[in-house]
Parts: sequence; C-alpha cells; structure tokens
Amino acid sequence: MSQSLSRALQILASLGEGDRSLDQLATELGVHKTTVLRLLRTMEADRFVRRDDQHRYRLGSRLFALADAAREQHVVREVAAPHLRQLNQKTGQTVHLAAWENGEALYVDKLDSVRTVRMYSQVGVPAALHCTAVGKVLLAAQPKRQREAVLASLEYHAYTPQTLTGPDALRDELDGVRANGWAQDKGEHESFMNCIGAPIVDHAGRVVGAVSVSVPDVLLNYEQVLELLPELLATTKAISADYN
Amino acid sequence: MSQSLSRALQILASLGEGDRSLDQLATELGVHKTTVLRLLRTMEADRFVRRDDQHRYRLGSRLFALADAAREQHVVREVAAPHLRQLNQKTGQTVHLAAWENGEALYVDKLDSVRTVRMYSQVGVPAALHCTAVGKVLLAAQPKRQREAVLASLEYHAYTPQTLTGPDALRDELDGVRANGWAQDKGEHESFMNCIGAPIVDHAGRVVGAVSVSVPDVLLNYEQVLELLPELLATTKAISADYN
DNA sequence: ATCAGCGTTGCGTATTCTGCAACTCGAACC
DNA sequence: GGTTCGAGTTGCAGAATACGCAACGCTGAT
Repeated sequence: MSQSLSRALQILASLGEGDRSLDQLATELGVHKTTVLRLLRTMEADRFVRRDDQHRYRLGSRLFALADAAREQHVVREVAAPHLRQLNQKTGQTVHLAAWENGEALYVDKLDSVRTVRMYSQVGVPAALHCTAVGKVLLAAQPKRQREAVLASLEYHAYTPQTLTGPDALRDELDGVRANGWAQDKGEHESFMNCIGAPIVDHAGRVVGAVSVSVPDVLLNYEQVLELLPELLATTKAISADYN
Repeated sequence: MSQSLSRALQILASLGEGDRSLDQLATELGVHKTTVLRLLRTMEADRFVRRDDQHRYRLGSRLFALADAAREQHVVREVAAPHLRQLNQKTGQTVHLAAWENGEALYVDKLDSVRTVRMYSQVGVPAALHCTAVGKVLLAAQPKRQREAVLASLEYHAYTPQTLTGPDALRDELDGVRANGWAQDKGEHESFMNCIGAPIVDHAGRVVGAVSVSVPDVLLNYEQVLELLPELLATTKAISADYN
C-alpha cells in the first residue's frame, strides 16, 4: 500500500470537511510540512486541490468535474431525466434511477423530495440488491445463471428487521417482481422508508434501468405509497418508449 | 512532486471517463501492472475507487461524496447558483460561471440552453483567456504585474478569424473591459458563438468570478445579444451583493 | 523595529516504491 | 479434457523517490 498516496487521500478527506492551512494538515497527519506541501503541489497541479489567496487549501474543481463525467456516462440518464423530473414534481417524493452494470445496481440519478433539487450523494454508488426496490427490479431481470450466482454471493446485511436475509426469501421475492412488473421495499433498507420500483425496458424487452419512488412513513403509509404505482408505471413506460 | 500520487491522480482521471481493467490502466500510464495494483489497492481501501465483480475498476463512493463537498464549499458557486438559474431561465441561453484559480480562468458551473438538463462537460476546464468573455473579465481584473506576465506568456491560438492574436490587441481589449465593466466575445472562440461576460466583485471591489451568456448566431445576432446585457449585469450585481 | 508565525527551498539519507519473474486462477478453444 | 491464453496476484532485491531536517524569506502583529 502506497504511503504517500494514502496520505494524500487523508488530506483530501480532511479538506472535505473544510479548508485547511499547511501546518494544520501537517499536524493532522503527523508528518512534516514539507511532505504535505509536496503532496499538495502535486494535487494542485492536477486541480484536485486549489488554494485561495490566503494560502488556505480547498478541494479543487477537478474533483467535481470527474464525478460529473462519471455520472454522465449512462445513456439511460439523458432519456429518463425529463420524465423523472415530472414524476418527482407530481408525487413530490424522492425519485431514484438505477442501472445494471457488471453485477451491480448503480444509482445513476436522484431527485430529492424537498425543493425538487438534485441530491447527488448516492449517485454513482451501488444499491443494495436484496433490500431496495431498484436492486430487486434489476436483479430480477438478470438471466437465471447470473441471478443465482448473485443470490449465492450476497451478504444479506440485515439493515432492519424487515430485511430479507437469505437467498430463498429473495428468490421468491424476485419471482414476484417479475410476475408483477414492479418491486417494493417495505422498510427493508431503512425502517421508516417505503419504496416502489419498476423497470425500464428497451425495444428487445431487455431491462436497462429501474426507477423508484421513496417515501418516509411519516408522510404516507404503505397503502398510500401503492397509490403512486400508476404514476410510476406510466413514467417507466414513457421512458422505455423514448429509449428506442 | 510526488510520482506515485501523480500516477494515482492519472488513474482517477482515467476512471472518470469510464471503467477500466488493471492492464488497461497499466498500459495507459505506461507502468507495470504491479504499480497500478498497489495504487488501486490504496485508493480502494479508502473507497476512492472500487471494483465490481468482474475486476473492473471505477470511481468509488468516497470520491463522489468529496466531489459534492467540493461543490458546496465553493462559495462563489453556491452563492451564484440560484441567480444563474434565473438568468438561464430568463434568457434561455447558455450561462457560464468562471473563477480565477491558480493563475487560470476555470469554468466552475454551466447551465445549458436547450434542455433543462445540466451539461457538466466543461466544468473544471480552464477557459482560454484571450478569446472568451469570462477569460477577459478575469484577466482584466488581475494586478498589472501578473496581467502582463500572462499577456506575454499566452499562445494566442487563433480559433477563428476574429480571435485576437497578440498581446497588444488583447491589452487594449482588457483596458476596454475594465472601463466598461463587461466583456464580449464576438465569435472569437467559436465563429458562430457570441458571448458577453461580467464580473462578480466582493465587498472590497475585488473580482472573484465572472458570469457569461453565450448565444449561437442562428438564434440571435450580435446586437440582439447585447440586449441581454442589462439582465447579465443585474445578475452579477445581485450575486456580488449576496457574496458579502 | 523586532518578533512570531507560516510557507518555502536544498539536500543527504533511508524508506518506500518500482518492475521483474514466477505463480494462480478461470475461461476459451481445440 | 487437456492446453493455452489472458488477467490478476505475490515476493523480492535494487534503486529511485519521498522523507524530514535545518535554514531562509516573507508578512503581519506587537
């Protein structure tokens, strides 16, 4: 494991909490100023950090340029965006878009409930497959071989008492998802959150993404969330149509 | 400058464009696989990168979280954001925000004209100083010493026939910019694009950023673009006021 | 005017990183 | 089913690289 890199990452993490001076960083890491300076210089050259006129260091623009570039790579995102916005405005709830990539369900876009603003924090991060609506939708759509492989390899972390914790329970659940054409998450990831999700399909009927709506139970109980299902299905249908 | 760190940053940059395999990264950097592996391991431990079950590497959750932090910590950007959105909606045109960082004019935010969707493509990239509105605004605001140093060192790449191609022409132009309080780009960067830009100033009158509006000439001719000037100046004035 | 605090530089040392070679694992192909 | 190819992983010895020291310079405060 690379020492200097490791220290550089610590620096970035520290800068994530706020701006720092050289000495501050040096004492924080417990290394000499010189060392920190060299690392900062390297990162500054690539714009991963910048420093303002008062010699205080901050995170650089390269960082968000990178994240944006990575997030923009999914084609589904572009097509889905306007529809997601509509769904978000109609329901007033948090909307997620996820896509299947190399054995994972990746969040590709997210629209928050409050203020209809994008909250990116989770975008680019994989979703749990056994306890999220999008995870179930995408996993259910995989070919049987791969599905079984995933079922066998999952860790089934029990986030809440409701979480499905074994391959058998999840297999049944997935069968249900395929039969219904949509999935639920009844407080399985966060005990106070209920979600419903549905697939986006291309012209060949292959599932290329999943959309979900998440609602905290203080706002709507589970039955009320189900009333949003028609809206959700209309949205995924529209996206699927546009996708071709 | 730290070699290993520098290579690690190259890796991140590459992963920003898409997922990569170990060998792919090794050949891209021109170093041994072992070296890349060690770097990746260190970054993986801190979740700056992760790999899926097919051994393909991609950016990790920590990086996305940091990117969001970087965005929020960019004061000018945060303050300007709502105003830029307004300007974008009122004019319907592409709006850029740039800031002077490390001796360059960096695009920090961008709102696209055609769709409601954000196109981040240019964010984090430096703007040409001799042929963009924001570049001129920011360069014009630099102290004379530094300004002259830049004037002498620029390459004056002639993107179009309209591009200013020498230090003398640019110096005159900058004098005009300071006198007027705004800058233009009459097809100097892309022949079919006209832009106007204006500075954001802090309480001490120091220029901390620049906003520009860009319009393709198929939509508006140059005189019509100038009619947007009051809107632009109102925006920069409002941002400047909020900045304090 | 002096001092304190902080960032910066040059340099010798040894720690850390590097690349080689060999090994493992899995898939693909005959 | 055996073989070969591709890709990732490990141990190791040499050497380049990163480290910390000490001294310098700058800026702002007392």
